[in-house]
Amino acid sequence: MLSTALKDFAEQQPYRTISDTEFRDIAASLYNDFFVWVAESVLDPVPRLWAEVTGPSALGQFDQMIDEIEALQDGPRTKEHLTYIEHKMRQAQKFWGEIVADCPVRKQVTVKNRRIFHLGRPVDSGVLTRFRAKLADVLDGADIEFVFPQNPEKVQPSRNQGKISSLFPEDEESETHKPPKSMLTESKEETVAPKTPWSEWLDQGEIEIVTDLEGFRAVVNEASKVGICGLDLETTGLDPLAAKIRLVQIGIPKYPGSKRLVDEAGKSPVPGGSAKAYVIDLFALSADERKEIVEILVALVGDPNVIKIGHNLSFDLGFIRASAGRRIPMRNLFDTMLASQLVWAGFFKMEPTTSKNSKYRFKEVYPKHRLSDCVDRHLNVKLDKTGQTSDWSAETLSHDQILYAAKDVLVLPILYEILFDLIRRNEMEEAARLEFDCLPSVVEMEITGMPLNLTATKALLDSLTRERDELEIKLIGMAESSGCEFKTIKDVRKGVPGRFNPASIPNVLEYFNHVGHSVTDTRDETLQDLARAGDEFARLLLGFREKTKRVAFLVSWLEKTGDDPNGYAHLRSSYRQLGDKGVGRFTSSDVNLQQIPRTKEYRELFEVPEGRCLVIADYSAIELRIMAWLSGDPTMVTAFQNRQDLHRLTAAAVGRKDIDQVSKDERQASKAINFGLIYGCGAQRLVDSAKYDYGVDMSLTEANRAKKAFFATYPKIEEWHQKQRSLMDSPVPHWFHHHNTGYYSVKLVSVTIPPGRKRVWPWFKGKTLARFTMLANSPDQGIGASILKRALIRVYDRLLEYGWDDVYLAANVHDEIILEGPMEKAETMKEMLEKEMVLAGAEFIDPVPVEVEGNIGTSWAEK
DNA sequence: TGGAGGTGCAA
DNA sequence: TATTGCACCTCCA
Repeated sequence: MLSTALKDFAEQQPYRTISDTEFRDIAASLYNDFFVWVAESVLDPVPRLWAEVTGPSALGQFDQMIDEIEALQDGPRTKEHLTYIEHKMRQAQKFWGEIVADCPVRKQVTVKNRRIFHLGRPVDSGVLTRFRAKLADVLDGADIEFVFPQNPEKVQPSRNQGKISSLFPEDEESETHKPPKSMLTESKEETVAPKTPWSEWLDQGEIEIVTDLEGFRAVVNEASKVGICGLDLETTGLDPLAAKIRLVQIGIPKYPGSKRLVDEAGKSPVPGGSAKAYVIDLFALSADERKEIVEILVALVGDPNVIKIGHNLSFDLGFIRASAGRRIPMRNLFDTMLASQLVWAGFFKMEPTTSKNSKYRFKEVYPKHRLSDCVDRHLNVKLDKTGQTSDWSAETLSHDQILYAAKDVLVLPILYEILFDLIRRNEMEEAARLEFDCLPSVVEMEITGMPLNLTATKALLDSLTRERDELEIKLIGMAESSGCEFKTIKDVRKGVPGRFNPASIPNVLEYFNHVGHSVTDTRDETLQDLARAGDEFARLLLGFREKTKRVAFLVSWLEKTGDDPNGYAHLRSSYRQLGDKGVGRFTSSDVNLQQIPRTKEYRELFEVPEGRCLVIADYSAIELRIMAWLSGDPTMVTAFQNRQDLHRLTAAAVGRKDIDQVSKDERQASKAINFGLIYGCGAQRLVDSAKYDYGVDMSLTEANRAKKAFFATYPKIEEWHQKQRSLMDSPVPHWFHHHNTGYYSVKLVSVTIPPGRKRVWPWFKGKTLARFTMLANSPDQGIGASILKRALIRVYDRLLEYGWDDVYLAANVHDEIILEGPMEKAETMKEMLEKEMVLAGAEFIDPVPVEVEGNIGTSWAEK
């Protein structure tokens, strides 16, 4: 099991001394294999629980062995030490083998809500009772049942003795279904997906091609009668403003008497249930008919009595809205992608990397949420992905294309049931509602984008490029005339071979070391220190870095918008409502509107043409207000209610002086303290942040004192921190689903973020991967996200209600919402935006007041 | 060509 | 033990 690297090495040259590199290579390989083994086998909780009952000391001994092995990495760089490490690893594996062998559980079966454990030998009843209690603790909500062997003597140890079905069944599945390597390389196609209950169910699903308007109306009528349908589009491209809708697919479930398609355990189809897919090809219709189809879809999307299930609905809704050419109501949506992201709640696995650096040996791997991933995970059905990328603008579509399109929509009602069950079991209904209701705003922001002055952007790009080039020449000159011989210059840049490259970190480090600065990194703060000490190269390099970065920004913006004769365009972005970590903040990408440099130079490029305006509103100190609400600290709550400046208040408390006596520096330092507390940071980090983010020098002693004073002033915050810290010791059940096991719950460290979003952390090497800082920060950031989402929903509703078709939701940046509209409406827009944002905040953190600052301007710089 | 590593932008 | 996330650049297999 362990790597053969060491053996090979020993046989080759037993007496050769080992270089550091060789040592690291061999050790890395050993450790990699070892920790993969740890991750795979030690994670299984059942033998652990058994050991806890029958011999906790053995378990402690084992954990200690693992710790020791980890520590051995820092030992001497000798062959003997490597041999010793490997010996220790074998010992630990053997030891674990004994623990596993001692555990009587031979098989685990899940039937509905029952977990049946097949035992390989008789077990003392007292021990069994305690074991049951342990299991019950972990497998919350399951009935635990033990099955004893008929003839204990004859019971053969199972082939996988000791390898009990994992709590995370998808791991096993992916192992068993992984084809041998040769299959992957030799036969690229023709790997026939295995027949499974759900794939057969799908194959029996009916598909009807609809060819006229009346037929399509009938389909939508049927959907309204049933009250639920799957909705999917195939389009000729990804951009709703440039591409066209080709196919519309609607999937309608046919329920058996039980009103369910999936059985209660979540494992198999209920007999008698089925679904029918209707497909209509818009290219086979006249322009007028297509318009009519779009209007029928608009009515369907806006019908509050019909649930529309879709995967990544913002895509389909974007096309429907763009085709309709106006803002439309969208009600009763269920997005299976968002649902999947919600129920996985930030869960991840640790997987080994190829990295030799011990710090990066494992990386976090998050579940994917494409339709094919979800269907594979929950239904054991392999969806062909070629359908998605096939040519949807061809004159006639192939039979297969239609079939794939239909399957996508047949699968939706099943996924809906399973994911909805998970949402219910995890009590996340409100959170799901919030996400689904937010879809219309997301669609609008993606279609609208931020106005950009192209002429000004090009001008700035020109001057920045010039400045960057000048700096680059100066830096190359300085480096090459320094007499330093660069060993790290390898590649060719801009067609000039072998020049010093100021963007290359190794090059820069070589230069600095040559001129006598012993630096090991080239981070901003390091360069600033050098620059302050009078190093011209460092000063210029800082400028070069900044210009390079910003040139890249501007280039990407101009590429994205293309040219426009008016000199203005809209820079559009993609939004994700939910990130991997389960906190709930929006992310923006392609281009990222949430990372525009906060300087006038760049923000004023986002300018509106004559007659239009931007209304920009942001929440003031929202995360601190949320912290006040979370902790209920009376001093802080009162301060906000009295509209006091919290940074000054903190500064006064820390400096033991009157609030009027607080100096500017002290207020800056307090900002570092107040923000630091939101993240639960330590004193050293406080010192660094005060220096680099707020330009204030603070000693470590001062930082410690400040922390103490802070918690003395706001005692409830310290209490709340303790409460969050204690979550580490009280894991709670979280429900998952997999086609193998159906629904199953795992006890995990978890936080709940109003209105019910969850974030959970997996176990690794017997410990939770949750950290105090994350437990302290997630609810704060998460509530901020919830407030913003509620605000977006409210604003969209008002825009619809008022019929303001010339006002658009343009963007959001975590605590900021931007509207674009006609200048005449500026004041009303601002009033509406501020009001809705305040009301959204109050929904979550009343009685802590929420303040919103709105600004009217012609560019983003005016705020 | 893609992952890893480093860096920096925003909230 | 300061959080979240995206993007660009270089280096290397």
